Amino acid sequence: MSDLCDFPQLLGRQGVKPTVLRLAVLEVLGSSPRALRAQEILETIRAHRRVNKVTVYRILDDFTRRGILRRLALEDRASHYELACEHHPPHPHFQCHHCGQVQCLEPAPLDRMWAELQGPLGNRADRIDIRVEGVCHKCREIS
Amino acid sequence: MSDLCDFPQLLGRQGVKPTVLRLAVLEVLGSSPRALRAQEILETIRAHRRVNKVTVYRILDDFTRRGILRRLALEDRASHYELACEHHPPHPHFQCHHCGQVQCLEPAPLDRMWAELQGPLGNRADRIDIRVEGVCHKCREIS
DNA sequence: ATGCAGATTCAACTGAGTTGCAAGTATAAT
DNA sequence: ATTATACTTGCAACTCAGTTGAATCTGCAT
Ligand SMILES: [Mn+2]
Ligand SMILES: [Mn+2]
Ligand SMILES: [Zn+2]
Ligand SMILES: [Zn+2]
Repeated sequence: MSDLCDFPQLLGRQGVKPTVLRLAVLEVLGSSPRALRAQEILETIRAHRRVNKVTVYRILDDFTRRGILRRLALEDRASHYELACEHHPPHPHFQCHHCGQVQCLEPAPLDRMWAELQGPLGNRADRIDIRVEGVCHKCREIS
Repeated sequence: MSDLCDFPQLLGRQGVKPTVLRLAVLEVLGSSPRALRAQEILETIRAHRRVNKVTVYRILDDFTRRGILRRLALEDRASHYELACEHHPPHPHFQCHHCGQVQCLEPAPLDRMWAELQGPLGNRADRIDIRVEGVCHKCREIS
């Protein structure tokens, strides 16, 4: 969703070389309004250049471990990825179980919910993922 | 988590024959304190009888579509399953990213959160999934 | 030019789940 | 009891989304 970030600089701060493919992954995600599957990222890059899928998987994995990307576990078997920079704070997602579309929801309520969940345990919470499942407005019109 | 349900009756209400394997799946899940992977269910049943994995996957799939079970999409690639009967209302889950353990959290805050998420859309929400990721108390002690 | 580390590729593999069809089993007619 | 029918289970082969290890390539420093 909108590339406001300076990707070469972002990689520089992480001590990672801004290679063509690493930048390509970030640019594809930066210009997408929604989270993407590895497969979609691969195909988008391949419209312009030659890439091996292993390279893309390794970049996605590395970036996720570094916190540059977030990996979303949705109902599909394939993970979805999105930028995790300051312009895209963590937020809930909506997935239509009719067309499969994934939408990003507003980040607002997350902090409040975090507090409500701390529960009875000695566990340490690092991250909270909220996924709403239902039927999107487009699919509602059709049926 | 505790088998308070009459499984044969439960299946009867759904118009499904209470076969040995279908009951076995429900009993394994009914006596587990946590959500289980298909693989774990399969192995537990195999301690007592002969089963093909396809049968277990088909039963899990059928039960999930009927609303007898809930399928949880966690960080792992494998789905987890839990009973969805009246004794186990929907609730958030905690997953330790050190040992992978999945814990069920208290169901209380769900309704409140549901309201807060309705957002700017014409979407219809059918279900909300909350997953907290962190380090469980056991893994915290160790490290 | 040469050497080296990191980046990319290739082929082969894994693990979770799916598919189509054959075989088994229960129930219902005859 | 015998057959017909539907439903359930099993088997083999397949798909899909990654993962692994080793080989090559590339940019950069000496
Ligand atoms: Mn998002
Ligand atoms: Mn649970
Ligand atoms: Zn839709
Ligand atoms: Zn743990």
